[in-house]
Amino acid sequence: MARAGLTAERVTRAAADLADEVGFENITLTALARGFGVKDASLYSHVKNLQELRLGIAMLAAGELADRIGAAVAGRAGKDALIAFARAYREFALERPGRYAATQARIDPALLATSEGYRRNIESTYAMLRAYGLDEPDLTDAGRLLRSVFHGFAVLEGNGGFGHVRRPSESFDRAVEALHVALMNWPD
Amino acid sequence: MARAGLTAERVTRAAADLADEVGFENITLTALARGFGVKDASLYSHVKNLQELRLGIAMLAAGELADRIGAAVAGRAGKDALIAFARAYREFALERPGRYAATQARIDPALLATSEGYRRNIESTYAMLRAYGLDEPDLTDAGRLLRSVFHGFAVLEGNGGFGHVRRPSESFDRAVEALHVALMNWPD
DNA sequence: GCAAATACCTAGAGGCTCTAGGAAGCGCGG
DNA sequence: CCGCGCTTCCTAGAGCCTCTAGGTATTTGC
Repeated sequence: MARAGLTAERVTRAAADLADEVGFENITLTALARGFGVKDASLYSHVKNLQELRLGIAMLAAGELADRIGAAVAGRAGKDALIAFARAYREFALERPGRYAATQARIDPALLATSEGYRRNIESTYAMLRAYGLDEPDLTDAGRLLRSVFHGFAVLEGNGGFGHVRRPSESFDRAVEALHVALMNWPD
Repeated sequence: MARAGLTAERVTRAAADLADEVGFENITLTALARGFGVKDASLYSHVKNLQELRLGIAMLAAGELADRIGAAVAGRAGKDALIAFARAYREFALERPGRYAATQARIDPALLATSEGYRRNIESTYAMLRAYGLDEPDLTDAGRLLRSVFHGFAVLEGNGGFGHVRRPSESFDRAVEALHVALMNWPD
């Protein structure tokens, strides 16, 4: 019978698409196999287990997010860079919810350190913050604040947690403005 | 044979405890039943299904969180109130991770509006922000920012996302300081 | 064109949710 | 104090999931 032509990468990519459709924690090897017209057991030749598949999605997604942010920030500085960074981040989270959720999954720190995508994301944050004249430990503190705001907003918006009539995109832009103010007047 | 004496409330409370132990999305009716020395099918007399049980945990947890925040903020105003609010929030998320995760689960907005706990949490946020002299739509925007920061920080810290040596509690206090600055100089 | 590598299969164990229907403990009125 | 009915808890089982073991078929590389 004809083969589906599976590889670890094609499986991971399809899993990421599936995650965007049904949610990161709802992906299933059985459903994924169905999409390929294949039995679920067959996928275990390409992927160790569900846990590892999720890890693969996370790595893939982190790289894609880093690409987007990199492209958005390129050639910008200061407040412009902050706004571009923030919008690119939010857009990714909204457009690719499954992939985005994957990037936030709990991951073994040792593995995380070796990940290209994750490293690049941290790099670009720090580069942006240094432009505000911050040094350690303020750099770490401000970086954590930024990640908290962006991630928190993405989660709350994604969960439909903003019931109000006020458009989330407007609130988001204001939040970024407020962050800019906070970064310009970083407390000591 | 002796009965376990189950009620909807005891089941929900035990489920919340289980969630704090194993994680909100890892709770299982089978495991919960095991804890009571009972078969999983028996729980369906008290709880409609897993989804409803999760909802019950969320309602319970939202009330508990509101209690803590209410107690922490009582008698304080301005920056003091902000700090007390933030710390109470973070402590709850750290001490009761399963319950906290439950409060952030996607919930039917109609049901959410009827929930005592959720309503009280929103109330206390708005009360705090009005003390900064904010009005709509700034009130909504600032509220969303606060929730984003607190939730984002809780998630990232809970996931072990802060690999750095810098203590999260210090970063958190600085973040709250920065928020205070942003609220005092809210952009228009 | 043959051997090795690999893509895919069947079979099956074990865990989970949830339904249907039955039996055992409990409280109540007589 | 005794049976009646409600509630609690049970067994049985269907359906979906993960993952292992071992087999067959298709490609690829020499």
